[in-house]
Amino acid sequence: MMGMSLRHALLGLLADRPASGYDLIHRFKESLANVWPATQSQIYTELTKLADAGEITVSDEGPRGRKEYTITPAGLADLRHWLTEVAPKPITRNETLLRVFFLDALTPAEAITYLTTLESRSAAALAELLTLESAIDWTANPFSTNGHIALEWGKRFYRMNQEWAEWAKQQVT
Amino acid sequence: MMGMSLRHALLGLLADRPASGYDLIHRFKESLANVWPATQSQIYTELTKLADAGEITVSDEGPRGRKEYTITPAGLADLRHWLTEVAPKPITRNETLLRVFFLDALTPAEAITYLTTLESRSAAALAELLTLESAIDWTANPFSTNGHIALEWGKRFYRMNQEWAEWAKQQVT
DNA sequence: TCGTTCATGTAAGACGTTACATGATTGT
DNA sequence: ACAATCATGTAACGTCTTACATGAACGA
Repeated sequence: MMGMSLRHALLGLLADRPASGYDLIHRFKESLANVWPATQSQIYTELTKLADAGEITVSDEGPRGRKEYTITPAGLADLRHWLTEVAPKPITRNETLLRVFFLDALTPAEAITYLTTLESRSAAALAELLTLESAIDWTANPFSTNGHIALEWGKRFYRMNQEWAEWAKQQVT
Repeated sequence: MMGMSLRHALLGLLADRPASGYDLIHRFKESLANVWPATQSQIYTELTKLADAGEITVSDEGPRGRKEYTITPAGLADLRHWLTEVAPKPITRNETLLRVFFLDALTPAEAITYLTTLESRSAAALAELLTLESAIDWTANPFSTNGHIALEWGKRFYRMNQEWAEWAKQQVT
């Protein structure tokens, strides 16, 4: 009972509208994949737990055993509590940066290669987000404003990374 | 056998110089805490595994059961392989950003409060890094160049976050 | 002598990943 | 008929956190 972010991610999606586990898997892929990836296995398991805890209920059953879940008042209260009262854990683990500490174990040329790779990967990731941004109709649904704010973070993040990697190369030289 | 970053973090520190588990716990706190936190429990467990795998050896034993570990050629080869051949996993899970997707479940005023809190927390974190930066003698040890490059990343990261949060508030309004 | 620091280890439980397993329904 | 998609679930394994447990050595 420490992390529980997946729990609240599911509540957040169900607060928008009811959905089945199968629906939620796809909604994760579409919108949350970049900030909180989750597997099929994890989602089904967590939905069962949430139903047991009374935060969601099976509101409808369809063909092929489909179960549609709806958020309960208790679930909504939990979501709102998490959003307003619980401080988000700052990001810590960063594999990319961890390696930077050990660049001494490489030759200067190898270190430069590492940083150059980071630079171009950031550039590629940024380009991908820009493509995504222009492909989406940002006026369509209520999620879109928030989704756009999150995407803007990504753009700034990759731009920052790219510039930093370029700067870092000069430090190593 | 998927993550293994702790394994390589330990190898990286031991590549600099031999150390005991106890030493490594403190070195983690000093230098790696912000990029790859590890607990006492985890470190001792992993050192035993690394010794069993032949990547490190007990090179000395001291009072109070102290065991000093030294990296082996096999361990160094593994470290270098990890640094040059294994692509670092990009950061994904971001609790702060996850919440942004669900800001609709709050009132506009509450959403603004959330973003304002992010902004001031980023500002505080940046100030802390700037203090740290001026307190350290960056010419002292070989780790310092790399440590400084990592710290610069942190500065840019928090600055970016702060500016983004400010921008995001205007979007919500 | 007595508190602090040094020093190592184990156990329980949450969370995450990968793989396995099954089957109904729909469209061609 | 057959393939693709819809749809849900379990098992094994690895990592991470928290807590428990123990004791030697040092300094005042």
